[in-house]
Amino acid sequence: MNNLQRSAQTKKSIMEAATSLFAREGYDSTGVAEICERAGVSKGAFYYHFESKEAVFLALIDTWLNTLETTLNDVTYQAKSVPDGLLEMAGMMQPIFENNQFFMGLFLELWTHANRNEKVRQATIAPYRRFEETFTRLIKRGIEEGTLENVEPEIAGQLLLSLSSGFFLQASLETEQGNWGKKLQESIEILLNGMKRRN
Amino acid sequence: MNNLQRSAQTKKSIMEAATSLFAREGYDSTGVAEICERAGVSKGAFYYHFESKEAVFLALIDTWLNTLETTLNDVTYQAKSVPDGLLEMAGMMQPIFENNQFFMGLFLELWTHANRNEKVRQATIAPYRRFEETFTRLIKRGIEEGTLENVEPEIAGQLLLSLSSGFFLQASLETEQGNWGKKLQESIEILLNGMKRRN
DNA sequence: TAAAACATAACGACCGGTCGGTTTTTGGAG
DNA sequence: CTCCAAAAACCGACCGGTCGTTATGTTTTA
Repeated sequence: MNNLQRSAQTKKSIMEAATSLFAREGYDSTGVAEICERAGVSKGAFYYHFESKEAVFLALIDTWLNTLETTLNDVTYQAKSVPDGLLEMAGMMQPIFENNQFFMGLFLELWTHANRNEKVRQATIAPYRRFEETFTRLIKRGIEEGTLENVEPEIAGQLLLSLSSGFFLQASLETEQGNWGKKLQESIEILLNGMKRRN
Repeated sequence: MNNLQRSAQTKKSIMEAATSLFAREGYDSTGVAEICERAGVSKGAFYYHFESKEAVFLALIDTWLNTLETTLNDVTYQAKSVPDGLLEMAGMMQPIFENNQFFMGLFLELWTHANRNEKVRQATIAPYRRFEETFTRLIKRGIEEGTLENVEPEIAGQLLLSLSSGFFLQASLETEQGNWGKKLQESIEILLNGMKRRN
């Protein structure tokens, strides 16, 4: 292995180890030594590749949110109609809900530290705003194509984002594997049709 | 001051100090010494009243969730119609959203540790389920009184709970004071009316 | 041979919890 | 009301251990 491959491999090992440990134990409760042990590298290697423990966390946030964003964009762009797209999106979330031990824990860790650490907050807010914009754009598209009522796009976008986030939270608390993708789908169906009785 | 008052006062001081510190710095980053300093008591007093740092956290969870539950129940029982009740509830959340530096931080801390610590999980899940039931009952009532469509109460209840939780999350990230109570109201209006265009 | 990549041991700060001692309150006895 | 001993409440120095980071040395690649 040449230096480039070796470096990349080590870095990858560290990030993978950190991902699962942060997700399971939390950022504060996970020690650098623990990460190193699981990654099969030494502390020297760790601090050769990362400036600090925090730097690893920030790197993880970056890759994770980018993955999520790409997935989201793919789904919304490919959908024929907007209501269909929303329902598909809910289905797409299923795999994420399923590895909850992995992602849910990281998701929570992310939110918590975004509230205290300025760097984490910055790394979180930006993609989060883009999520919101994606939803808002989707709503606008739906109104234009005539499949959605004339709701306020900003409010509806925020509604969708909150609903998704709330489902993440709920799913993280449950121990048994509920079918969260389907539950989210059914919720979105209700949202599309409305709850209030018409006369 | 007699012993009863003295005890109560000290305990109160400790819990208040812990509340604001946990909310701002997080559970792990807040030291017992720090809590004691802010509360104006010594470590001896702290460990006289609480078995451990965790015990304080559990006590806080208990009082906080009870407050929230009482508020929620009051609103839903007093409402004339269910759609009105839902909108009022959203308005009632406004004061909670406003002291976000206090409550939002604690909310996040609660969720994070519920995911790792079994005791915290137990203390969280029970009231959380009751929230869900309250929402579900509300939906059933709405269907019975004829103000709501014939949606599945369990799904709709979960939807409302997720939406509320998601709003808490969002509000905790924002630095500027958005009017989250009103935003939640508008979201619920959309939810009541539905988003899909009828033909 | 130089530079990159990694290993190991040790440091220093911190933190939850303990423990022996001190102050304050209590509830009678005189 | 006064005194006093016991219990309750509180104090604060200290311990054992952990953890992030660093300094120094070693191996691997260029």
